[in-house]
Amino acid sequence: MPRAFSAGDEELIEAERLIRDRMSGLDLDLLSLAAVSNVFRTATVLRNHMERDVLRRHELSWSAFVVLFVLRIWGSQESRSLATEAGISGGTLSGVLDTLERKGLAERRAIPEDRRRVEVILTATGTKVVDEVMPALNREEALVTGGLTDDEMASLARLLRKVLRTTEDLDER
Amino acid sequence: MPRAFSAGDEELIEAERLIRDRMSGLDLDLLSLAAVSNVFRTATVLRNHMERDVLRRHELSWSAFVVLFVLRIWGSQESRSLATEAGISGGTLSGVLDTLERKGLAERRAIPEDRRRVEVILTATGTKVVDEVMPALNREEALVTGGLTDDEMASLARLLRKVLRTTEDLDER
DNA sequence: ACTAAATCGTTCGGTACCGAATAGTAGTGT
DNA sequence: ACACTACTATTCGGTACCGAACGATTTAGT
Repeated sequence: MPRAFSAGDEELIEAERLIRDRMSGLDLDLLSLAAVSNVFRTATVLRNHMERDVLRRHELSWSAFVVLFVLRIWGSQESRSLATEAGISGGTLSGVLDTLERKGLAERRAIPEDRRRVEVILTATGTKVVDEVMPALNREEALVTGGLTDDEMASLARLLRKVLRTTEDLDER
Repeated sequence: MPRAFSAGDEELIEAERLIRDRMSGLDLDLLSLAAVSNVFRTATVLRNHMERDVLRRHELSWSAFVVLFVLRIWGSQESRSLATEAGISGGTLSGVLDTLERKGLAERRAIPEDRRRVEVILTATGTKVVDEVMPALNREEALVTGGLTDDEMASLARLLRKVLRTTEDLDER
């Protein structure tokens, strides 16, 4: 177990020590606990940071941006796959799409062959917004990962992908 | 840059390649982009998984559990620090506390010396619930990190703590 | 051909979430 | 004593979020 903790980590480590002491009777796996709970903590702080410092200027919520981003990268697609790709439920997507349509960033298109389904497309304005926000967001991403070497960033992404895949496999049943 | 990607990662890697191609004109830092976006993706999938498979049985939302957990580990405390510790805003905490009080898991206590402030305490029932949920949650945490060695789990936690600290430092201004 | 099952997107009820505005309380300076 | 400032938790408006229930449509089975 690596012990090359940076100086400022004491406080966070302390939290994990507290857990061990308070919950000693429960026989917890502290390694996986630390890994998973740090994913949550980091994601929350990151999300708030990005919404405040980047998305707010463009009056976009995180989810709204993710949906636009998915459309920009993978292209127009139907609601169902869009929801999956954006990591939100179909019900939530309906609301987000209402918002995006109202702002003129995305549009619903009827599919003639199957009238149940709906295709979602990015408008020209929507495309412009993504291309404007992306670099700003990326600059912030570079800032928050500033304490990591390139190897560490790649390693972080790799480890997260592993957890991600394992969880998705568990969910498929 | 490590290239020891597991077989199942192709799909996720493919996504990052697509981004590079579609956004080549924007000159993005793809390493930090991959690291940060995988934090978000993983957190979302993990949270949904935990809420469905563990917390749902106890009729608890993720935030409600986090608040209970903080109280269990750090003990009774005032609203302000509780909100910070749980990673939510004061406004949100008010609502969560209403829910927890209604369920008899936590209580508000007036502080006589300063009538602005409120102390939040865990009830006996609340304590029991946390001690019941924690092991179940931890079992699931062990499952989702099953693909990682002990070293990798520690490394993941360490890298996330670094990002977390950097972001928090950025926020303090 | 016609019922039954499966598959869409949307709606709904309940909760969470933020930031801003608010009301109430304590401390400070004069 | 009094205004002024600082700080607390709460309320409010708007959005997001899930899962379940729903209505509309297509497909499968007989």
